[in-house]
Amino acid sequence: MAKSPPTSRPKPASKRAKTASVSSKAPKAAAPASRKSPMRDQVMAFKREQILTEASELFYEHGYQRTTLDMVAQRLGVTKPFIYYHFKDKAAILSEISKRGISRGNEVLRQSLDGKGRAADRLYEAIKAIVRTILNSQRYTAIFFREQKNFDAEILAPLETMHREFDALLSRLLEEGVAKGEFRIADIRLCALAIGGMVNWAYTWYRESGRLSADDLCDGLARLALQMVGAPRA
Amino acid sequence: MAKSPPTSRPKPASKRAKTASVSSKAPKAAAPASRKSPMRDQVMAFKREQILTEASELFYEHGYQRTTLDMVAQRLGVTKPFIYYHFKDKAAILSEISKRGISRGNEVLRQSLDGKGRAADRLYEAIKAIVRTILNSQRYTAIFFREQKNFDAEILAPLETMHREFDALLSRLLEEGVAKGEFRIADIRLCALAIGGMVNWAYTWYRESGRLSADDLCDGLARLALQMVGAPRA
DNA sequence: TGATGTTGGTACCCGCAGGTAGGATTTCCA
DNA sequence: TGGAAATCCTACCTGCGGGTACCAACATCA
Repeated sequence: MAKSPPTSRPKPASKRAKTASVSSKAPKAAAPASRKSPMRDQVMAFKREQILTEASELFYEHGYQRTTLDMVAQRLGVTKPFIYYHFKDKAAILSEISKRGISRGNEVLRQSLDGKGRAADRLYEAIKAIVRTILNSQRYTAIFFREQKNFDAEILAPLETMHREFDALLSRLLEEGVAKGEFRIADIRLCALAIGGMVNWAYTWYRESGRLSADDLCDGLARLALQMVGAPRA
Repeated sequence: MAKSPPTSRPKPASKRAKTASVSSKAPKAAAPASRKSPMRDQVMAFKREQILTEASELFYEHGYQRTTLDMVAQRLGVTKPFIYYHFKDKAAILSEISKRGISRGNEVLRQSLDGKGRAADRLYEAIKAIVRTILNSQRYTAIFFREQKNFDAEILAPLETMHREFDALLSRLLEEGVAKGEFRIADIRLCALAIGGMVNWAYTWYRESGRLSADDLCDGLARLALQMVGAPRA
């Protein structure tokens, strides 16, 4: 894998009889579940991971539609059927990538909800953590938001649910802060959207080589969020 | 135009001799400048406008790549060459649409900079106006941000410049407020990005039929911006 | 009342990228 | 150690959609 010298496979050089025939559906494509050695699975998983990594880089760089699977294959030093062996089709790759773009933030947020202590502190920590994951998985986040219109219905639905959940969770945390008298918010739902925007937007402008360190950004945005809810941090 | 009954054009039904030949470059495509009647120009402009409107609707709905020019043509009740008569190619349409998505906000912001009075008031008015334009031209805004990766270099550059300008202008206004002692901001550039995110993000969630009216949204977001800069509005 | 320029429809071309057939190797187990 | 199953490459196929050649109709002015 990956840039290995020309994998010495004796080329058949057959000229193909162009007859078509109904053939069995191969190894079901997309994770044959397997029952065999655990090693097998790990290798499989690893390869899938490699594909996703390269694909996300290319999708991020050139956009989904402009990225061809041949490009992905070339980066990996393999060919298209390799990819099709591991994924049903191009959309499945996009789906997988996008799922990662959104799911992590929710986890972080859920933990903050469960936590104890002042709502302000939890909000601060939550935002910091969320920004952190956005910066870390910037490519996945960007793809998730940019390529919305390239999802087909069945994969779009769950992703949208997760996204809505994010706003809902954030709203709940804000609500708690208001109830406890820590926050002063005119419209909670709107405030949640505003915070979400401020935070998510980072995927558009963050650069590793930027003026501020990731730590500073996390802290800075978290403080701004606190200002927005009327609970500025010392 | 537009859903007219089958435009009765006698069909030639010729079977075409498939010979190719070098022909002159037609009416230069994309606004033949014209010198004739002023009426002519207005009609031309109107048609271009119609194309842009339908295209933006479809781009917004299905994404740029998934929208075919045949779809646009069909919506207008015309055919593809009609479009190609008015635009050089598909990218030119996207370019035009995107330009509108970003340029208006800058104008508004520039006016606020020039204005007199407290920085806080001007920021409030500026944000309100910007949100207003974002809501009004939601489709254009969405396309501008989503389709970044579908611009080719020469059109991307000016658009990026305009976008950067937005942040710069906003920063300047914030800076002024800090200088006057009205705002308390830890990091001006970051704060500008945060406000920009909060505001621009509206293109992702705004719905005309939503809970809040456009007016309320403009006011609400503007107030949140003031909270962020430490100058809450009574 | 033609000649000349505009306008856009018909019918087509063609390249690219998603996807597949089928077989050549290798791997895994009995 | 033989044979089934897994893996992935070579060589295709195919359709869709951007773009074009050509011409019919209309407008305009002389």
